Amino acid sequence: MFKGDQKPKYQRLKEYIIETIQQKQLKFGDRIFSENELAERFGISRHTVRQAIGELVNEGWLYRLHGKGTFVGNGPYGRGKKMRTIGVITTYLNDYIFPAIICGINSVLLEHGYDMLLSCTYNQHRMERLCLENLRNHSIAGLIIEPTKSALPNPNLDLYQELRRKDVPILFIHGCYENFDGSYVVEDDTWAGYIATKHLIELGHTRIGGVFKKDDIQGHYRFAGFKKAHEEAGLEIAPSRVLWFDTEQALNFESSIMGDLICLLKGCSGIVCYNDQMAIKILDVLRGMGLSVPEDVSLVSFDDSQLAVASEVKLTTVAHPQERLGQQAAKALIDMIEGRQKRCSIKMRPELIVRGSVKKVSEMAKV
Amino acid sequence: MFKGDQKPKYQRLKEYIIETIQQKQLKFGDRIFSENELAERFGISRHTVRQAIGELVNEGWLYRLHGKGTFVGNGPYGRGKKMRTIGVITTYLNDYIFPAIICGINSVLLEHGYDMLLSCTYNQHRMERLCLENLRNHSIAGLIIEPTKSALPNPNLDLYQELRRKDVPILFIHGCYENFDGSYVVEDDTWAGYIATKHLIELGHTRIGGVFKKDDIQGHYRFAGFKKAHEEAGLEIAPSRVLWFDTEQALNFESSIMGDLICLLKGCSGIVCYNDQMAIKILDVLRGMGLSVPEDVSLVSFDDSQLAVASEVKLTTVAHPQERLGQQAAKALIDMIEGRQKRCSIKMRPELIVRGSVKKVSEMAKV
DNA sequence: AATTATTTGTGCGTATGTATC
DNA sequence: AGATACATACGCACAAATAAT
Repeated sequence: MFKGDQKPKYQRLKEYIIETIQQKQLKFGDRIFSENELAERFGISRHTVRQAIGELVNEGWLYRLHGKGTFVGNGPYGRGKKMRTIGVITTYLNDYIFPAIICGINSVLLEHGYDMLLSCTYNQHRMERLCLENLRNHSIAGLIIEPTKSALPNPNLDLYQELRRKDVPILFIHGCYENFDGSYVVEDDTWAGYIATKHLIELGHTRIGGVFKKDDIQGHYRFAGFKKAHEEAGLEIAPSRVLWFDTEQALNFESSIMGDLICLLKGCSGIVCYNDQMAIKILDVLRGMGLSVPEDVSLVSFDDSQLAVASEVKLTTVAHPQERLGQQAAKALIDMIEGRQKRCSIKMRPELIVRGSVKKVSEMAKV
Repeated sequence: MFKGDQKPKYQRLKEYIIETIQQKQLKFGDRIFSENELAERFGISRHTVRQAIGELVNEGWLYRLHGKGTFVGNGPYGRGKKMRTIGVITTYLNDYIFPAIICGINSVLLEHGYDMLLSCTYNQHRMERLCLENLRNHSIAGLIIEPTKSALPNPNLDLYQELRRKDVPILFIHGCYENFDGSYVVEDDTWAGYIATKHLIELGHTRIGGVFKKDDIQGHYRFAGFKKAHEEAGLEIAPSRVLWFDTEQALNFESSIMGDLICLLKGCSGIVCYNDQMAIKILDVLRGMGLSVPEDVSLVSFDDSQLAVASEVKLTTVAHPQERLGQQAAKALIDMIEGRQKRCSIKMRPELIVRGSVKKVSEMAKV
């Protein structure tokens, strides 16, 4: 006898069954031993076996069929009674392209009988931790997550590891962590930066400024494309023509970067701007300086959000896949959950939407 | 003996306990009878009592404290193990003010240890039904819902009734159904329409046009305010100066209402426009007609969304509480769930944000 | 078509352990 | 220390559903 055991017998049995499932000795839909068999095999009473199995059923590991047996999984087949739930975590909910992404995710999930448990991190690691901890209590079937401060090292990797141990598929969107090898669906931001910059170069611009966000990985990728386009064209990037800002500075815009920005705008004939939101603000600054777009300065931005067509000057912008990205992600995750796919690495190539904020450089200005 | 009983004894006991709780004979935190007492009282074995109580604990009705007793609620206090879930249903996810509302809801829920199960109806009754049916599988603690096509009769009232029978608090936001008496947190849209119109009247406008949405109740309320302001000032509303549009027409804008709109704009010195989104489109139309805002036409809109400051002309608009509305709703719902409040009827008064799209009528034009 | 074996579902009685007051 | 409460555990019996004989 094991009297030294602290754990109750039904607990030990539960753990044994879970291990067996995790080690794939028992797969989705397999029948496990009958209650009597387990009782005999482990030398415990049937009642005790029932307690263990009862809790596992409650936790979603097993399901019982009267007269037939006990099986691994959540229901007689897949979409049984229990609607399964997907966790979705983004940095923001109301920032301009996230609603579209979330909407894309939701539409696909609904169609396939999944529900969406949504939370957001406000781009803070502390909040990301809170969100992930909350999800522990929900037995989710999968997780779609947009990384928080993706350019920085992440302190919550332990929780990601825990989910992975539990065999919950994780899918990153709109960026991924460098030190966590996972599935992802992202925009090809380097390409986006490249075609935006190339567009300006092809129209004769040589003095091109760049405004990028430094604490999100997209900013760095878009800058990489910006750089690549310059190199291909044999152009130098003057350091004074590149401005980096972060989340906080984007909010209280005026004070902190206004000086640098005005300085930058004066020396350029074209600007590549991190996103539409920032571009709209730059439009106002230019207007204040008495410069007009695109006559005096050309402006290319990213994302093709609602804002891009809200101003008088319709912005030329690189279209973020937005809703399509959300849809792709949801489809891929469902494939992973239902075992049709093991990994997923999708880079979506964005396209340039030409509107009215860019103009060919006139011969005069060129000289 | 009740041999005719089809239901098992533990089921009957469960139902009895739930009823007792629902009838408030047992309140949050109260101790229920001990297992032995219940066994004796109902003439069943203690084991059977344990089965009933065990399931109720699992479903979140009760919690047990070793050596002390079994209590009503779902944890020693509040944030026990099981995080509770709130259902949130809106018409759209990416339309411009909903993200802010959802964000407000989310922030308060997170703070109080609730999670958010989100879905949207795309303003279709059929989808609303699907969403409500899905929620049945999730044992939600409460529901925040924005009515779908709130000006029309609703075919899904049976599902609302079902939730009410289950004692799940329901809170309507951003509108409510006329034939379902429930709690709500809404904007005072009549007031909003009133102050927007009054603003124009006070600046000397007499020929004021109105553009309203007909299939959402807000459109009708805002029109009511529009009318009230006219009546107070002793002005007539010319029928030719009021244009009604619906969801579909807002999407494929050009074809269907363009003619009427241009006609309307020609005859007015000021326009009251259903929301910022439509106002931005009207700005473009006016620009196409060679008219400028506010020099030729003044424009007041509603909601104070991101779009209101995205255009060159910053819109004078009635500020929708947006995020605050979401926060209020979440707070009220939590109060209802935790028994601190029974009903909730909040009308939030919006305020006029004066920007640059409105101008005083010049004496010349007046005459 | 009826029987039988197997498996889960419901229910009772009992015993011992352990936490709380 | 004792009373009371929940926690774990064993054994038994019968009902109901299922599948194979």
